[in-house]
Amino acid sequence: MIADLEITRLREGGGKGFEKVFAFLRERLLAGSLRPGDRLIPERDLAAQLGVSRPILREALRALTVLGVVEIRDRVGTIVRRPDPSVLNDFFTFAFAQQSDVVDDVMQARIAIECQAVRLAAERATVSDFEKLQQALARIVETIDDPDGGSAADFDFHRTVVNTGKSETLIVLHNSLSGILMRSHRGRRELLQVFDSMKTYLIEDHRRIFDAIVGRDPEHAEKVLREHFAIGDDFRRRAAIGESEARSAS
Amino acid sequence: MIADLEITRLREGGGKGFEKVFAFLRERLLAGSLRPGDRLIPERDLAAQLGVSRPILREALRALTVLGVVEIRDRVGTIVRRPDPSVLNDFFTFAFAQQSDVVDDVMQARIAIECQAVRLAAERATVSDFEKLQQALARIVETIDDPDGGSAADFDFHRTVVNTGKSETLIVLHNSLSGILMRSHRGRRELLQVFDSMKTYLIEDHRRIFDAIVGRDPEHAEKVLREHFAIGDDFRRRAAIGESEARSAS
DNA sequence: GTATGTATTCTGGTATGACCAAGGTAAGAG
DNA sequence: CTCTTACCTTGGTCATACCAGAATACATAC
Repeated sequence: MIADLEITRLREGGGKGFEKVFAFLRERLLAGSLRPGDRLIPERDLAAQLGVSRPILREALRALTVLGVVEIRDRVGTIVRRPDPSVLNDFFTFAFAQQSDVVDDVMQARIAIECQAVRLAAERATVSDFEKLQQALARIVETIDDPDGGSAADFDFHRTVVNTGKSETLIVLHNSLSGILMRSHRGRRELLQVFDSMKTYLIEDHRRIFDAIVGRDPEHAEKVLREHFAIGDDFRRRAAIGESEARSAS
Repeated sequence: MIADLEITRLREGGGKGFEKVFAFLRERLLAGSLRPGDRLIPERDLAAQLGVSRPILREALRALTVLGVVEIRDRVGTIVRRPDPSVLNDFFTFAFAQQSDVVDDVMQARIAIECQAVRLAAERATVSDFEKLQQALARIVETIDDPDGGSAADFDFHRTVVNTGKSETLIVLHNSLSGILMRSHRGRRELLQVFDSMKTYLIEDHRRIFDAIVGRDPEHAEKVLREHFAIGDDFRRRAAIGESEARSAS
């Protein structure tokens, strides 16, 4: 599986050092002459063929690594991978790290993704999916009094719904966005204690989403999910108000 | 503006070499102790403080560069940048270079983004936005007989709609996804000639979307947009059938 | 002939030290 | 005080060397 890169004169005009190497590999990757599963020739040889030193080559390989295009396996070699969506996670994390006020904005994207996914889920779900969803639903009920586990179960249910939609792109995006939301707003569920009515809302809403999917009703599924988000937002709003009132009263 | 990284003992447990450095910088970036505009200390010093060699440090720096987090300026220094969404474009390009059959799947994500954005657009649009939308709509009408310009105008209208939603996240995602769709499926509009009825469909649909936004009706806006996508999909399907029939007849 | 254990080779991971070119800056000339 | 210039800084790159573990070949034992 050694991919011998048939270096064809490697035009000198293409930038210096790193840029040259990176552009070369990038082109090979995009053109398809390097395919997932291929193993590159050893760093030393490749560096020699490309006319650069090993550190420079490694910079380029490392750059491709963070893009998820290749994988450098210690004492094995560099192999081409199918781009791993998890790098999106990295990027989004960086991109939205600075401004924490964008959480609400990211939430808009999550709503977008889930609402589309739930439609697809209602159309594409298999019996196996139904079971998974039911299990996820059961976990929500079980952990309703456990803030930590409850949050996980909630997240898991939504993730299962998106998976049921069977759209790779939606799944990838949802994972990335969820990561951001969990990191920057972890414990948003902790205000569960405040409103006891929230418990029934949580259970009932998710059950209605499940029912809509089982009922093969995309339209209704999205409607319920959207309401679910809206109500959750409302709860958070009221909690925030209550919190600030509590603070000002103390 | 020099960011002196007050290395605090840098716990040794965090992986070896590159991983350690990358994790360290990542943490600083995410925590906010390194902010956009800051300039890192020179590579030599930083490498020394981190206890790694310069090549290794440069690997980490280069990795952050491809993520758009920092910028290495020749003979000036390494400065922290606000992550550039264009990195997403790069990634998606890699990710979907191999399998071109994922276009339909990416389309699902685009629909998701736009349907959410059009809701927000209906709520948040300003008079200025109305004008921009109207101009975009006018361009669609003007270029209805021009395949090239028409495609651009179509895309531009949708982009304007998403912008009107004023969600940074949705805008970024939409841009990236649009890039993929344009690259891998450019000229999907070329089948315009086939169905003359498509012209009226194009104009009328976009006008209805515009009206719904102006009418501040998120629900209806999404409904119309969704139908717009569905009909477009149907057109493409029929065109594909007609094309294959034409081929088999020849 | 097969299986097992060992030695050699290959490969990535890292460190050192050095050289170059050009941006920045401060000392020196006017 | 202004302007020029030499120096120092800083990224960009290279060459070499050593390490540790995976991969492989080989020799030995059964």
